[in-house]
Amino acid sequence: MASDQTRTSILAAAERLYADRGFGDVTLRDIVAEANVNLAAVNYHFGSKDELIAELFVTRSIATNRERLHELKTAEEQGGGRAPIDVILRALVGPTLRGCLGPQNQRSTAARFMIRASIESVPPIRRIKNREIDHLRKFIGAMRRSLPDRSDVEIYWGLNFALAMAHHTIRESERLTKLSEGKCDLDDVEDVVARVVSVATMALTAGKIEAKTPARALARDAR
Amino acid sequence: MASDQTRTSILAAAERLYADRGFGDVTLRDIVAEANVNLAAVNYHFGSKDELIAELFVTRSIATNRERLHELKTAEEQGGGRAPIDVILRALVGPTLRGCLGPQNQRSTAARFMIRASIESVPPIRRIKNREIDHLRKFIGAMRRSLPDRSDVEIYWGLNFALAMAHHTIRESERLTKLSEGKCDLDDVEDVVARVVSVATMALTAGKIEAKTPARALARDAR
DNA sequence: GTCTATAGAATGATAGAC
DNA sequence: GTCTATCATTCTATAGAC
Repeated sequence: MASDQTRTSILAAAERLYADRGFGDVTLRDIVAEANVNLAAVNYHFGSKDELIAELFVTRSIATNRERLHELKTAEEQGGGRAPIDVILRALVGPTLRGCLGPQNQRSTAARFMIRASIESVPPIRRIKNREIDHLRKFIGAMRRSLPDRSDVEIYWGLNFALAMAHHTIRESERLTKLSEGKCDLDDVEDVVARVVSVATMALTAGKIEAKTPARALARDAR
Repeated sequence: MASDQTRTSILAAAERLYADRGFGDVTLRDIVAEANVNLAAVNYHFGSKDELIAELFVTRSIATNRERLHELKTAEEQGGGRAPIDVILRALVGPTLRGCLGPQNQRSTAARFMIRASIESVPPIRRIKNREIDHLRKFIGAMRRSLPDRSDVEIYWGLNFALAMAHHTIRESERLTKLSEGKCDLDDVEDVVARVVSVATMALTAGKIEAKTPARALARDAR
């Protein structure tokens, strides 16, 4: 179909332009010029500029969320319905980090688009992210099963901090590279994943360990 | 001067409208209507819409950064040039969190504007944030003095994660409240500060303790 | 059903009178 | 320093060709 061709051209051109220049700088006219289609085609196929952006973002989000849930499910099955907390956290932040970081020149258009989306956060994208809560609840459930002694509040804060570290590192990767004069290697994705998972795991378990071994913990803290 | 009156009215009206409705939804015409001034006055006093936003953001940023540095300086003076790491981290994230969180109905226009700025991150604001590196280097210096045994890489990652947790919690405070069904109390600002500082401190010191007491750490990890 | 051409409404910016 | 009038650009919507 010619329809599908036009639609696909628009999506590809839009993703490329948004990835390179950001949402604020790219007009519909830029997109249709790049895609060699008519201006009205965008409205015909997507309804509006915002819905075009939403479609791009939803497509990529679904892929990432599917990966996350697959990793989570696999881990829980292997553990008989209960996965280690660090494996759960890895399933939560790994796909996103792997999708967005890595050597600059190897980054796909999709990856650069998702980085842009996490930096600029325009209204249509914010609306979609707000519907992500049900997805996160699945991780909350797994974390509860993994750490039955932890209170819900601690679980929620742990998840919040894990996502915080992952997303902020993506958002501010350029600034961290500049600040550290390249000493923080953001191309080494697995190292970044390990750091985020390690800190989030500590946040979720540290108090518990100390509570279980108060004397040793006190002794350790004293020196 | 009538000039100053007009200028001030525009700033106040713009901050209020942006805080309430976001950068994308507020036009210059909305602002001049709210401020009871002429449309051309914005351009005359600020040059462009972006420069108006920049002026608003810079004013608030400078105030926060001043607070941060004051807390940092005080802490280092009290410690004879070397402050405890948790006090340094508190100086880093405390002012921002205190400025943006707290009971919704008590939040000042300035606070709501800064939350909006951290959520939407429009181009003029991003440009200003990119110049914040020198400010952060002062904290890097203090952290190095506080933890002379830690490598630079660890220090940079620790600062990155501390900022990540603070900013993400502000950005996504609504989502965290909804996800946790109110169990995470974001109105209790000092509790939030304590949580962020605690996790960041662990991230910066945990490995060190284990390295110093490998046998005990291994034993603890095994059970 | 698919696409083009074109009109309409809204916005940021500016020139020039006062 | 202030204001009116106006411009260029943008997104959106629709009438009608294929």
